[in-house]
Amino acid sequence: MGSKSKRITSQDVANLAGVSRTTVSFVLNNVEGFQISPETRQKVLDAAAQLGYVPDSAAQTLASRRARAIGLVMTRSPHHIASDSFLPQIISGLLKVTKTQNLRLMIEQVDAAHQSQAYLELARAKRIDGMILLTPRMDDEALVTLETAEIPAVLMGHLPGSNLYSVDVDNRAAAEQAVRYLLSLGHRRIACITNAPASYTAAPQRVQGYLDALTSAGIEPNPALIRYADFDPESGYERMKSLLQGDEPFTAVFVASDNVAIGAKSAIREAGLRVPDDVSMMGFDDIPWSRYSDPPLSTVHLPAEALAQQACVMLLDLIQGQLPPTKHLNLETELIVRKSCRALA
Amino acid sequence: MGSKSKRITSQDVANLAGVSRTTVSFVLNNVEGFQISPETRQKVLDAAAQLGYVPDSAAQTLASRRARAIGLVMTRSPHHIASDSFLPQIISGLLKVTKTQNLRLMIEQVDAAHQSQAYLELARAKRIDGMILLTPRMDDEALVTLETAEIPAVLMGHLPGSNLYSVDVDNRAAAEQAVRYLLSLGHRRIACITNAPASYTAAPQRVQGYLDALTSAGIEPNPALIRYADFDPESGYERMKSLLQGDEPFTAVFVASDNVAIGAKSAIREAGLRVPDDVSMMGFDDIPWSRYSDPPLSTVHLPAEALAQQACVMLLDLIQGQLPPTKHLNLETELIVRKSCRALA
DNA sequence: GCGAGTTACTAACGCGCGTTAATCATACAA
DNA sequence: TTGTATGATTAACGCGCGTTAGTAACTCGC
Repeated sequence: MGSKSKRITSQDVANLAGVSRTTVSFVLNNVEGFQISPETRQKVLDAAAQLGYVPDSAAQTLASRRARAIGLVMTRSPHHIASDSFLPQIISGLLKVTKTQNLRLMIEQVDAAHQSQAYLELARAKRIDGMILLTPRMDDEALVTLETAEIPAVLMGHLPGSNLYSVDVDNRAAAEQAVRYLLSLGHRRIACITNAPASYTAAPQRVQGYLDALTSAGIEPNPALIRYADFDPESGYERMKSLLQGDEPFTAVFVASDNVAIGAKSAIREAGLRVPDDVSMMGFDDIPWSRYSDPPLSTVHLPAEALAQQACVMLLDLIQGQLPPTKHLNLETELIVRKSCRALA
Repeated sequence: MGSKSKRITSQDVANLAGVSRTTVSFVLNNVEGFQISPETRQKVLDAAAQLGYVPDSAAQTLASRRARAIGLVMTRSPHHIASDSFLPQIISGLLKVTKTQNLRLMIEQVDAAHQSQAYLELARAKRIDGMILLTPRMDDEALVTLETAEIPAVLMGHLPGSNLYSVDVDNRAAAEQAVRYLLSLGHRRIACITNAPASYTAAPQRVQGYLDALTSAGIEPNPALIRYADFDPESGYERMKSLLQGDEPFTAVFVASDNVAIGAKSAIREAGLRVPDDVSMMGFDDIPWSRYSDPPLSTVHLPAEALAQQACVMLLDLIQGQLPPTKHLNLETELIVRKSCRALA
């Protein structure tokens, strides 16, 4: 029984229903402005159901100039993607939105080296209608490419001087709030480990918040207490070891990424010290692990899933040719006090 | 200067190069069996580069019947996706392979309720050439649909009685090894918390390994010491509380998922007990967090990224019409001894 | 009985590309 | 010259669909 399994096209549906292909298209797409009698409509729907007709998306895209898909593009290396503790939340947020709009989600990883080229190809290949850029670190060329390429795009994160739509939190203010909390507990010598290298904009922003908090408390920031980590726990472990081996004493540390904090805490333990007894620790991000760590990590809640959803909503606006209400949307963060910081006597 | 920005088609390239569209196609696709003079070839390449030509993927797909994309389909709810600690590794693994093959990766989430329908639509819409199914829990109908739908598919995980290609680890043997390790330390009363509900095949398999280890050590398994968790730390926290409140004493626990173990450990701590002093804990999966937890968690290493890569390689074979060397590929696990288990006096 | 309007539908083109079958030019042997 | 092999290129069709411009039939007012 060599079922030849011919592809079922809208022509087949038309034949079975005894109408034209055009009518089938009108009915299945609910095209307004054309009158179809209820009986005809039903005949078409029945025929389509009976044949199990599913439109060919390539043909649809080609004819309509719409891919009905968006892309999540990441400039990070596969290694960093593997240890990105936010990715699941972001994907979950995007899926929630795309699902309701019957859109598809594509994941793209582009090498930082040829991102400019890559953005152009993504735009021109027309496989996606728009894209969401994750924690980008872009050179000027790539930025210009992206802005002139006529493809809707929304940034998750912020890029100074960029004209692109974006969704983010106020990293500086949130970091300042976190460090102020440490100050309020009486800490004066506060170290800082960033979430990422300085070229990723969120890192310097969070450092700025740290500096601002210190300065406005009348404390001279000490550069020897600052380290730049690289996303993963491993780097947190290294930077904390470096801090502990340094000459500058500190009673608290602000780690601008919970994921990095995981490693940092491990280094503290390894040095025979304890959190919060010997070192108070303040995180940032509030990844799912934080509330279950020992001790539960005080941190700043980053609404990752909501950010993704908002970015997606903005992108859909852009795709449909509407201007989103705001160009740079900032969501609220929240200080989460758990048990990793103690008050100084 | 209202740059109209007409789409650049292969016709434009042909015109500029002074050849036909066919020749352009032959050159750009490196079609063999047709002779193109080196000068013509160069002219075409130059013209394409000068215009910044990028083929329209929808048109390519329509004409060639190949989408040059694969799908990662997950049957889990968005909520579970958000807390899936493996997703980044899996995506990273898939991206590594798709990147080298110039394929795209789509993420699909299908509701368990209408998965059968969903698989069919994915297959028929032809937006992807094949799919990778993540930790599926399928009813028979969906399985049949999938096997008869003529779309290449590879399972990550195992489904008893399924004819689909799959990639997995030997969950039973790995769990048995983990529990044997606890037994070797002198533990006799060993509790078990699963990674997932029983309907996800890996869960009962790991429980079976746990039971086998006990039985072959001459210990009668105690059903009152077994709990079924639900992927996330929260569920681990609940199940451990339930165990601690039960009447059955235990000196060790085998938690068949590090992610669940995060929550379980938190419950132990909350009860005023300590790992490993009061309760030894053995995990499963070896997520990035495990080696940095306090104490570092002994566990079974699951090669998630390698699994994804292998699944992808098998899928590519299937798409190209070649039969992969084995139908059910099993990768090796490894017992990772850290510091969460202590020997009983 | 006749144009004007309305309702219900369809013919036919184009989206941009891959690919087959055919064409044209050239060379070379008989 | 004629025929044949072969090297280089192209005309033309089809993939499956969205969509515009158009047609046919059927009212309705006068």
